[in-house]
Amino acid sequence: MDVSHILNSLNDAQRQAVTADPGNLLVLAGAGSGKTRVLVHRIAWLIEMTGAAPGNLLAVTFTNKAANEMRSRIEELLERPIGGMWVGTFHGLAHRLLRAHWQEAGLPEKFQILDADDQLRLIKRTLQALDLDENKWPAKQCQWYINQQKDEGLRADHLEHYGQDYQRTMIGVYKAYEGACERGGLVDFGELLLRSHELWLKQPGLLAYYQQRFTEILVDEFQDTNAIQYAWLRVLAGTRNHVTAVGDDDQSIYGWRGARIENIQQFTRDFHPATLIRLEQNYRSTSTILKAANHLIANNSGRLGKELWTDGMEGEPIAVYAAFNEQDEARFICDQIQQWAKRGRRREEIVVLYRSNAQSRELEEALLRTEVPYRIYGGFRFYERLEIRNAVGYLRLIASRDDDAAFERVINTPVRGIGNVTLELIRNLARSEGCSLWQAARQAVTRGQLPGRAAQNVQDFMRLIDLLEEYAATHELHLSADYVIRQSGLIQHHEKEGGEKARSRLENLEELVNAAGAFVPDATPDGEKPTPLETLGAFLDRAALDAGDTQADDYEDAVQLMTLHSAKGLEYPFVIIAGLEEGLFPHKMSADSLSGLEEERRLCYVGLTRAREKLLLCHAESRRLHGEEHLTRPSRFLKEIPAELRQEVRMKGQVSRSFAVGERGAGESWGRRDVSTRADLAQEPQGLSLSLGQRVRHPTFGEGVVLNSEGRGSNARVQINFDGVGGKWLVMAYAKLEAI
DNA sequence: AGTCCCCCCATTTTT
DNA sequence: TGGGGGGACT
Repeated sequence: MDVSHILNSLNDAQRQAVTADPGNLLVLAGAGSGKTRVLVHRIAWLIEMTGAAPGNLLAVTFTNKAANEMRSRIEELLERPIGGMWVGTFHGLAHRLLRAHWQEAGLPEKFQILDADDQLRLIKRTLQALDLDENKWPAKQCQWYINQQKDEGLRADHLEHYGQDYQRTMIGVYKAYEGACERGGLVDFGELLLRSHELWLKQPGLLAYYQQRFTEILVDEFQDTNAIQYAWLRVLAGTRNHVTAVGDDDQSIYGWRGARIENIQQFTRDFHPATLIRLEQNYRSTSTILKAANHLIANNSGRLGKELWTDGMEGEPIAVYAAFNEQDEARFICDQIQQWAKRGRRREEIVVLYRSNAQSRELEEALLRTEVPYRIYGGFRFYERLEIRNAVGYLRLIASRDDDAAFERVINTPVRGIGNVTLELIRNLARSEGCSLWQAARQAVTRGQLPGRAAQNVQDFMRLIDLLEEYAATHELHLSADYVIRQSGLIQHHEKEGGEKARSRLENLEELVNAAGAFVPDATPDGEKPTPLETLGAFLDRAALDAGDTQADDYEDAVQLMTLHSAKGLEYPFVIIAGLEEGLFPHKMSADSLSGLEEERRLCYVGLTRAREKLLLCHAESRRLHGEEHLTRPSRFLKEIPAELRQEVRMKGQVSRSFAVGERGAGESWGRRDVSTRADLAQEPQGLSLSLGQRVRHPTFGEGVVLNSEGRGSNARVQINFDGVGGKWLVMAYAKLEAI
């Protein structure tokens, strides 16, 4: 067979990895070395050359995005669909198993997935039921504890408290929470993995079936696997199946959420015998950037070892800017962005990375002031938004009346006169009867345990849900979604709220209808077309397992802002890293352990290796944190980059009328930033005084009316509702406003 | 039921 | 410094 299309375009190391004989294989893939490509081509090779059927292959990733991308790239390469192959996230695959074998797994047929928010609410209720003081035992902490145990594969029964109060309580909460999940048929994220692992251990026949089926298992981002995922893989692989693990120990940045770097470090021992192949040729960055990254990461211990190289260009030195404070840093970054754009490059090519989300505000304000378009990644994802969660709550209640989390969420949203007193009565009834809130509510109504008014309201609510279900059972999903957001009153609720926020909420609700319209459920095993209610169930599962990428819209050429963590896997021509200071990056919370520090260093390595052409590293000499000024020292990571690769920079066009200040060595050629430039920032705005309701003109946004204002002096901001553009907050000092 | 105020907290995030 | 949550008040 002609496989040149699979092998052409690969370098030697990549080809070796792709064509390695079936067996355990560890591909240590450096940043920008063509990792996904190797994985995709390896799969194509296995199918075309070793006689493996797509159905014998299982590919696992961590995010839905990666899974989708992998599937489509394989199909593109093979030029045919690979329906029989399982490609998905750990959680997605585990979920698939549990849906298929719910009985063997000891679950109700219609078990529901509990997302993080639902989980927290359930834990809160559990704490109340146990009569524990939430101040002493914060729900968040309990959630953290429970998830951590599940990630380690441990159930409450496996845990010992050794007489320790903390342990004893946590185990108690864990146990009670397990009970609540059991009663409600609820499965949280950790439970998906844990239970499907247990399923295999308890059902040897089932395990044998899957072991026979999946002879080739491929895992992406192996350095991110946690204990239960690793155990799951080992059980499935057994002694005969082959595991191809792709990853990079130097990019392991999720230790804090249970990922075990040891898993990749010990792969060749645990999956013995195994071949190890390193991909070290980098196709992304300049050699200067790679040298810097190599030097930095060399400070870590216990690495599998790897050195990136390129036959590309040397590129520019790495720019380092010592800012006066965080405002100066932000301003300098804006300036650099504008200069990049002035040279005819796109702002989209730039990313600004920071260690913690809080840093984004200062940057945002500066970008707003200088009118540089930007987009912030992270923050709320689609299915986490309040209005979406409410709408989904109705859908969930339609699908399953016993879904208490959904019941609690929507019974009085929008308000329908069912207050806390009524709800508490229903909760108590549910607790004492051991039934769901829905059932308790029905009982309360029929037995007349509620005052007339409340009884009527509850009854109306229940009738509404029944009505919605009737509709949903006979209509396509997107029609039902539309029906639900209208009949439930959610649309009206936000409409009368008014304002910019409400408008975006309404848009999101419309977007949910679109998402429902675009949703295509997996084919049922028997190949029949799913009923509308089955489709709804599948849609809800996806809503829980997939955050839903909200990106997409907004085509403006904008700079990207995100944390270093969320930058993993991405690349940009120009990367700016802000806040390289001791205590911030490396973060002080990670500074007291070697493993923590090394993970911070890997995070920095990830940041550096995102850059293709140009890298700018910033630190401020003083930074305001929690309202207090702190003098800071440059991050050790800066010093770990060889001096000959770095170049200190300052504001363009600025004469170095430097004033000498301690610390800085006299031999250094760059001067301190000019005082007068700094003073410019504080300049008072020109005296345009606006009154509320006044009409104004803006060079970009056109005409609008002043709605609101806040602050004074150089900080004064006004909110203006621009005709056709909508509400915007502008800084008076910078927005070139004109009264009409 | 909604609003206000005070207190507490403050890394990183996917499923 | 600022945001969120909880409690108290209207």
